[in-house]
Amino acid sequence: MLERTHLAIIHEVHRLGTLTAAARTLNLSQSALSHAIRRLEQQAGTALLYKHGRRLRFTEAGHYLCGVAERLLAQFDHAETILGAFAAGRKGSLRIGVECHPCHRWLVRVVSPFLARWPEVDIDIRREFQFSGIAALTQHDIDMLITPDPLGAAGLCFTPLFGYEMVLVISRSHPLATQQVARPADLTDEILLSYPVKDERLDILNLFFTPAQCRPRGHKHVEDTEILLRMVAAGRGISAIPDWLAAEYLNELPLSTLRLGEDGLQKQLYIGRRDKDRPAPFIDCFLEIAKDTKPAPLRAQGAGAVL
Amino acid sequence: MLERTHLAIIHEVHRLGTLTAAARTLNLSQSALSHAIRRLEQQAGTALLYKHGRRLRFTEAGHYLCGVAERLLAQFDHAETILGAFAAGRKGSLRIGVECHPCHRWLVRVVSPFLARWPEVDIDIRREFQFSGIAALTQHDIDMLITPDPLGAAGLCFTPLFGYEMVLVISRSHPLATQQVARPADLTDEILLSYPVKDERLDILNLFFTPAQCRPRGHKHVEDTEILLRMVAAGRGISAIPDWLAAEYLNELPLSTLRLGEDGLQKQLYIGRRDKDRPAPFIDCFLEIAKDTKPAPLRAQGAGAVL
DNA sequence: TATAATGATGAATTCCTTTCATAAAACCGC
DNA sequence: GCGGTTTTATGAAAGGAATTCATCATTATA
Repeated sequence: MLERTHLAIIHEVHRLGTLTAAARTLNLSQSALSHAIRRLEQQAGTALLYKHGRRLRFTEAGHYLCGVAERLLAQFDHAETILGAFAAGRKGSLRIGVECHPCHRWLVRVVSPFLARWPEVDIDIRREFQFSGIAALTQHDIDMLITPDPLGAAGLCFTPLFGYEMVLVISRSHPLATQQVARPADLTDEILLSYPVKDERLDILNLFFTPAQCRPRGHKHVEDTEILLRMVAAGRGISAIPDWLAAEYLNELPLSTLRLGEDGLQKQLYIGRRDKDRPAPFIDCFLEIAKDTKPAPLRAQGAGAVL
Repeated sequence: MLERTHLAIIHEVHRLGTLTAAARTLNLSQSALSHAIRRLEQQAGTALLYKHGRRLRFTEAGHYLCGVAERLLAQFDHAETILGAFAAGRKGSLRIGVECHPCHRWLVRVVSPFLARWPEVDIDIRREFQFSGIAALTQHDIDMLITPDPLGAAGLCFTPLFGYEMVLVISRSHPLATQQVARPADLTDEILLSYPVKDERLDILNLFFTPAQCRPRGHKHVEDTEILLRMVAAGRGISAIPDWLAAEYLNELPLSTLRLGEDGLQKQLYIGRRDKDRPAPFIDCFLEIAKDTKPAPLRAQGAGAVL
C-alpha cells in the first residue's frame, strides 16, 4: 500500500538526485530507502527508478508518482498545520446558542472584538433548537449557550454574565404610563406581544401573570424587536423586555417602562458550556469578552425612567 | 506523523459510526483502531473523537481530518490505479527514434492504429540525436529506434521490418532517363541532393560512389522530401531514395528511377529496442503493427519503372 | 436488572522497518 | 588501466512500532 513515507522518499530522491543524500535529509540510512523503494516497486508491480551510471533515474511510473508525491505531501503538511492550530486552539468554530431573543444586539458587540482577536475562528449563532439549548449543548450541537435559565445538567457549567430587570413597556399614551409599577390585575385587558417562544419560557407569564392567576386578554408573537416596540408604541399591545433593551428605544419611540410587580422581575444572563471540554483558549476568550461587555449604553437606570 | 492508515481509520469510523465496524472492514481489531487513534491524538495534541453514549463522535479537529481523509484517500486510490495501469503496461509513453528520413510517411501509418489501440500511451517521435540513435536507445532517451543500420550494441536487439531498394531518381528529361541502371562514373557531373545527414550515413556515398572512387560534382542538403523531388524533377540535381518512396511520386512528378549499380542498392529497415526492458505490451504491439505495415501503396516494382 | 454492544487499556507478541556489513558497479584522477 | 571514491544493492540481524489478546468500564436494550 502506498504510504506517505514512500511519497516522501520518492520526493526527496527526486529533489536531491541520490539515495544517499535523500537518506540524510530523511534521517534514515541509504539502505532503508533502497529497501523501501524496492518493496514499493514490488507491490506496485512496476519499476520506479533505474540506475543510470551510479545515479538513479525515474521511470515513467516513477515520474508520475513524483508528481503525486508533490501534491499529496503538501496536503499532508497543510493538514498537520491546521491540526496544530486546532491543538493550539487557534482555529476552530464556536457555535453559540442563544436562548434570549433580545440578546442579539448585545451579542454582536461581543462577537465583533472576538472575531478580530481570533481570525481563524468561525462563529455560528443558533436560535432554534430541536429540544432545548441545554440539550443542544450537551449533545455538542453547540459549544456555548447564552441563556437566562441555567437549568442544571450534568457536565455543564454556567457563568453569570450580568443581571438585568425585565420591564413592562407600554405606549407613552397608555393610561398606566404615569405609574411606576404594574400589577398583573392591571393588565388583564391588554394584548401581550412577545418573541415567538413557547409560553413556558416567557418569564412574564411564568413569574408575573401565572402566580397572580390571571392572564392578558391576548397574546401575539412578533419576531423583530423594532417592530414589536413600534406596535407597543402604537398602543397595539404591551410587552416585557430587558431594561437595557428598553433603554435603547426610549429615545426613539414614545414608550414608557414600568416595573413588573413591587420587586421587579429580576433576571440574570448566564453563559453555559460543557464541563469536560478541554478548554479551547478561544472559548475562554469569548467568555472574557462577554463578561466585560455591558449589555448596552444604559442611559436609563431601572424601570420607570422615561428620558 | 499523519499517515494514510490514520486517514483510512478516521474515514471508516466516520462512515460506519463505530470502531468495531470500522475494524471489521479494515481487517484489524477494535483495539488496534483504538490505539491508533489514541496515538494520533497524542501526536496531534488534540482530541479527534469523544464518546457519546457508547458511540463515538467527532470533535471539530476530527471532522476536519475527516474531510482531509476523504480527499486524500481518493487521491491515493487514484494514484494506485494509475500505477496499476503502468504496471499492466496500459499506460506509458513510447519515444521512437527515426534514423531514416523518408520513413515519416510510413511511420504515420503505423502510429495511427497504435494510438487507437492504446489510448493511454503517448508517442513521441525524434529525429535528432545528440550522438547516434543507438546511443539514444542505450541511454533510455528513446525506447525504439527505426534504422537501416542495426549497429551491434550490447543490450539491444533489432527486428527486421522490410527490405527495399535505394534507387536513383532523376528528372524524366535527363539523358540517363532511358537507362535501367546507373553507374557511379555516369554521375560525376551531377549535383547530389540528400537529406541533411552526415556524409558517412549516406548509403549512396558509402556504397555507390566511394567504392568506385568517385564523387558527384556537388552535394546539397534538402530537408523536405517533396521539395527535394521537385528539385530533381526540375533537373537541379539527382537523389537516392527508397523505391517505395519514389513510387509514391512517380505519378505526380516527371521523374525516372534507375537502379544503383548492377545489383541495386539493397537495404533493410530494422526496428531496435533494448533487450533488458521488461517488455511493455504496447512495445510489442507497436512492433507487430510496424511489421504488418507495408512501406507504401507500392505501385511500381523495383527500379526502372516509370508508370 | 440482566444482557448485549461498544470503547478503553495494559501486556505480550508479531510483523515490518531499519541498520549493519558488505558487495557490486561506476566514475575520477593520475 | 588502476587504485580511490562514490553510489546503489542485498542479506541477515536488530529494533521498534503496530497489532492482538484478554479484560474492564460504560451504556443501551429487552
